[in-house]
Amino acid sequence: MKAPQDVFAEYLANENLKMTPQRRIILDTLLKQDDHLSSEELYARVKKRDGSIGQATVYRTLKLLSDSGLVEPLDFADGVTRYETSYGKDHHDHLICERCGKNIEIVDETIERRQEQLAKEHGFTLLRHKMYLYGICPDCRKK
Amino acid sequence: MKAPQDVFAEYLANENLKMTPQRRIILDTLLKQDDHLSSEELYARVKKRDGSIGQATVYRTLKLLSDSGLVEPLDFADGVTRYETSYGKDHHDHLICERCGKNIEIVDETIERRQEQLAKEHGFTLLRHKMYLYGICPDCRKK
DNA sequence: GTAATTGCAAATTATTTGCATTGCC
DNA sequence: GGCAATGCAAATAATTTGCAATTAC
Repeated sequence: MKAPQDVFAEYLANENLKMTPQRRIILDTLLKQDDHLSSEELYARVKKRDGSIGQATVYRTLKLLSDSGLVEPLDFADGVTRYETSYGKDHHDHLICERCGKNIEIVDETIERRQEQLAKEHGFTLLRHKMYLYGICPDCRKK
Repeated sequence: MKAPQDVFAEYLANENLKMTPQRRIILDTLLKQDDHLSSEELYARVKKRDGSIGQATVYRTLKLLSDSGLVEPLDFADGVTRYETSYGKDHHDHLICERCGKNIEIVDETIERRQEQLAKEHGFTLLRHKMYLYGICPDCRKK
C-alpha cells in the first residue's frame, strides 16, 4: 500500500496543485496524532512544529485532504467538525457517550449489508453513510 | 394522542415557562410546513404571519421544542441545522441524494435491533442514533 | 516564469447573548 | 406583580475569502 504522503502528492499533481512544506507538516501531524482532531486542535499541534503556519492553511489543507479521500470529516453534534484519517483503514461508525464524550469505533457487517440493501430498494447507488449511536457508557452509568 | 400544541403547553408549564403567541405561531408553522426547515427558513415563514417576531425567538423556541422532544434537530453535513417534528411519528433515518438533495425517510427493523445489540455489547445504554445514507437517486443516475 | 500557495486580517455564516421593555400566569 | 419572554443589536464561534508577497514546479 502506498504511503499516505505519496497518495496526497499524487492527488495534488493530478489536480495541478503543489506539494508544500506546510501541507506535508499538516498531513504528517494529523497522521501521528490520529484522534478526532478539530481544525483548531490540529492547528495548535501544527504550530508547535512550524510557528509560521496559519489557521487558514490548515482549513484549506483539510479540505484538500477530504477531497483526496485521505481524511474524513466527522460530524458529532457539537458544532465543530472533526477529522480522522481514513486511508487504508476500514470503514467504521461511532458509538458516543453523551456524558463523557468517549468515542468507540464500531463496525457491523449486518448493518452494512442492510444499508446496501435499503438503498437498492429505493433505486439508490449507495456512496457512503454515517451512523452515530449516542448513549451512556458503562463508566458514566455507574456514577 | 394529545395535540402537539398541548404537549408543548404542558412541557412549558412543567418547566415554569410560559406559552406565548410567538411560540404558538412558531410551532404551528413548523407543523404545517413540515419539510426539513432550517431556523432561517422557518423564520422567513413565521415572519409572514407576524412580522414582529425576531430571529432570536425562533432559535430559542426551536431549542425548547427540541428539549421537549417534539422536534428533532437534523444534521445533514451542510453547516445548517434543520428541524423536523418528531412527535407522534415513528423514528426514521435518511437516505439522501448527493446530486439533487432528495431526501427519503427510511426505517429498518433489522438495523434498529442490531444497533441496540451493538451498544449493549459495549455496555452502553443506547439513547438515540443518527444514520444517514448518501448516494445517487435513480432520477439523477439516468441523467 | 507563472500560476498556485501562504499568512494575515477582514468578511461571512450560523447561532447565542445582554439588556431594556413587554406580557403571561 | 413578578419572573419569564421578546426584539433588537452586539457578541461569539467556526470557517472562508481577498490580497499582496512568496514559492513550487
